[in-house]
This record gives sequence, C-alpha cells and structure tokens, in this order.
Amino acid sequence: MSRRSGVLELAVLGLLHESPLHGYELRKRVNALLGPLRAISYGSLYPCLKDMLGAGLIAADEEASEAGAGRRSRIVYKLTAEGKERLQEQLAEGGPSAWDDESFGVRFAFFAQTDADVRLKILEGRRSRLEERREKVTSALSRTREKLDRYTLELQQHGLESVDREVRWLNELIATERGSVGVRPRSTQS
Amino acid sequence: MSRRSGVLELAVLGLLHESPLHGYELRKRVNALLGPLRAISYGSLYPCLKDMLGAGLIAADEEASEAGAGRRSRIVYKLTAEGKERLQEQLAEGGPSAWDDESFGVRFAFFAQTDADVRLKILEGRRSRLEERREKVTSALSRTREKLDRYTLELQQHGLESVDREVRWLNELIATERGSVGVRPRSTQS
DNA sequence: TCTGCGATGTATCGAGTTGATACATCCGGC
DNA sequence: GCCGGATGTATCAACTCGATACATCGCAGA
Repeated sequence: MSRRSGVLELAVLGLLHESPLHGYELRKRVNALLGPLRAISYGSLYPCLKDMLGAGLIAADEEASEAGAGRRSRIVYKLTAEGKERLQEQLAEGGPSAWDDESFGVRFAFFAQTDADVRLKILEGRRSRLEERREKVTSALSRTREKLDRYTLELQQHGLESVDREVRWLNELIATERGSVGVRPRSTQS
Repeated sequence: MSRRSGVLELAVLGLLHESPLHGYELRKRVNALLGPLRAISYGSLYPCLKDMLGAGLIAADEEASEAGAGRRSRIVYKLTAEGKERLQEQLAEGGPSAWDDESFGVRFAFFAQTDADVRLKILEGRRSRLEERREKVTSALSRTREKLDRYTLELQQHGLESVDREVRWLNELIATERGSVGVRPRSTQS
C-alpha cells in the first residue's frame, strides 16, 4: 500500500492528464514542477509508476516503431479512466495535507484544474502554516538575540524575510482569488 | 567510511565546539541550523555520532548524577583535539562543495570561525551557483511562456524572484566583506 | 493526592529515497 | 568515422525518515 509519498502520484497524474509521456520526459517535467530542491530520482519514479500500473491508474504502451525502421522502443504512460477519477478526487482535497511544504507547490501548479473554493482554502491554509512558522522563529530569535554572532543573526533575519515575502505573495494571490469570485477582500483578518 | 552526508558532521563539530551537548539538545540545535526543511531525525544523528566516536572526533561522557539523587543519565558529547582539528580543516575548505544547496547554510552559520578570504570565496561561489540557476529558469521560461497557464506562470515567476532576492542578499554580504577587508568594491564584475 | 499528559531523553526498524552505475541508441561536430 | 553528450530504461547499496518503544520529569486540574 501507500503508493509512496502521494505528492509524486499527484504530479504524475496531473502531468499525464495533459498528455501521455515516457519515463525520461516525465521525470524532467516532475522535477521542473518540484524545483531544483525536492527533485526526485528514477529510484522513486519507476516504483511509483509500477504501483500506479498495478492500481490501474495508468496504462503503459510500448511505442511501436512505425514503418519497421530501427527506432528505439519507448514506454509511454497515459491515464486510465480510473486515473482521471483519482486526479479529480485529489484536486478536490482541501485539507491540511494540501498546504504543507511537501505538497503545496504541486497543488498550486494544478490550480487551473482546481475549484475556486478549494484554491482559496489551500492558499489560506498555506498562509496560516507560514505565519505559525514565522511566529516560532521570531520568538526564538527574541529569546536568543544577544547571544548570536553577526552571521547567525544575519541568516535568521534573512530566513524571516523569506517567510514574510512568501506571506505577502500569498496575500496578493488570495486578494486576486477573492476579487475574481466576487467576495470583498475587506472582511476578516488583516 | 563516508560518515554520511558530511554536512551533518560539520554541523555537529561546529555545535560541539561551542559547548558539549547531549543527543536531544544537539538534534534541536542542528535542526535550528538547518531550518524547518532539511531537518534531520535521530536515525541520521545517532549513526553519525557513532561514526564520529569511532573516528575519535568526539568523546561521550555518561553524565553522572551529582549527590546520588535519582537523576536520569544523559550522554554528553564533546569534541576531542582531533575533532577540533577536523573542524578547522572543514572550515578552511572553500571548494564548490561549500556553496551548494546542501551545505551553504551550515557553512554560513559558522562564518564567524571562518577566514575572511574563504568567506568571500564561498559567498561568490554561491552567487554564481544561483545565477546559473536563474539563467536556466529564465531560458526555459522564455521558451514555454505562452503555453503555460496563469498559475504555473505565477509559480515560475515567484521562484525567479526568490532567486533574485537571494542574489541581492549575497551582493550586500559580499560588499560588506570586501569593505571590512579593505578591498575596493569597485574592481571587477558589476 | 494522584492521575494523566506533554516535554525530555535514548534508541531502533521497516519502508522509502538517493546518487551511482550499467547498458544501449541517437545525433551533431570535427 | 568517431567521440561526447543527450536520450532512454533500469537496478542497487547506502542512507534517511517517520513511527515506534521505553522511561523519567514537571505540572495542571479533578
């Protein structure tokens, strides 16, 4: 069970929904989605594909060489009906698992296929998560401020500003989402 | 051999150089150094400590309960002379391994114990690394700009701005370093 | 008082992941 | 023609994570 981390499965489902792909290209696109950090290896991708095949979410076609020429065979994966259904389920999921570090990036990448209310929930959840983090760092920082050397302080400060910037970005996105849905931005917390 | 990823070893050496610590506290500090992402578990820390013990870099003291009261025993680790030497070697290392994603944060955290010329080298190496990354992302972005939906584009754009911000931060640090060494900032590239 | 409950503390294990490696074909430049 | 780098599928030892086990401490509330 478990089909590995789940994020990878979602990324594969989303990418194969756009078009069928073979392993090599699939990995490149998954890693483009996930970013330079968090990139995955074949040792993750292939077992995941194997599990998804077993679960009937995807199907594999041996790409036949047309006209019999010596074309190398590539294995092309595409979504099954069951896989499409699974993707829809995943995209409808708006719980905490959608906004943690591990999966937020992938969920956001597929926002175009996600309902507006779920989008908003995920963005707000992500913001809360980051604000908690910010809170924790600031309190730890104010407790140890004097004991840290210049560089450690600089590093903490920079990390803090990164979180702030992320929160501002989310605020803009949330405002835009609310605007396009017709709900007034000026309603609850700052 | 291999003593695992190397970054962890450096973090342990650096932290134990400040003061002896037991495992639980050591892990908390290592994870504060590494940040919420990249945090490590006991399954990494304990084997690392075992290896370092075997290599003679650290020593373990069973913390004796004073006055015989029923105090629980904690295992306190401290640097050996060999460990201090090893730390100095590591801090003198200014090669590419010092500025990749994995280890830059830790190297920077110990800048106060690092020579000024090595500091500068690491900061400039890190900047180059990020500029390469930026280059790759922009070219990929300009090739696929029209085919991306609003959200994917937003994500890429945000990633790009994160890199830019990081580079600006490094520029400031480099300027400060040059200033404090007495070398004119206005000498080579922009 | 005593009873849980969360933090502190050491330690291991199954399951999952990485980076290296193997092997083979394709294609552009010299 | 031939070399090097990209394309392509696949595996493995070494390493890491999250869960779990076990035990003590301090302390808030019944």
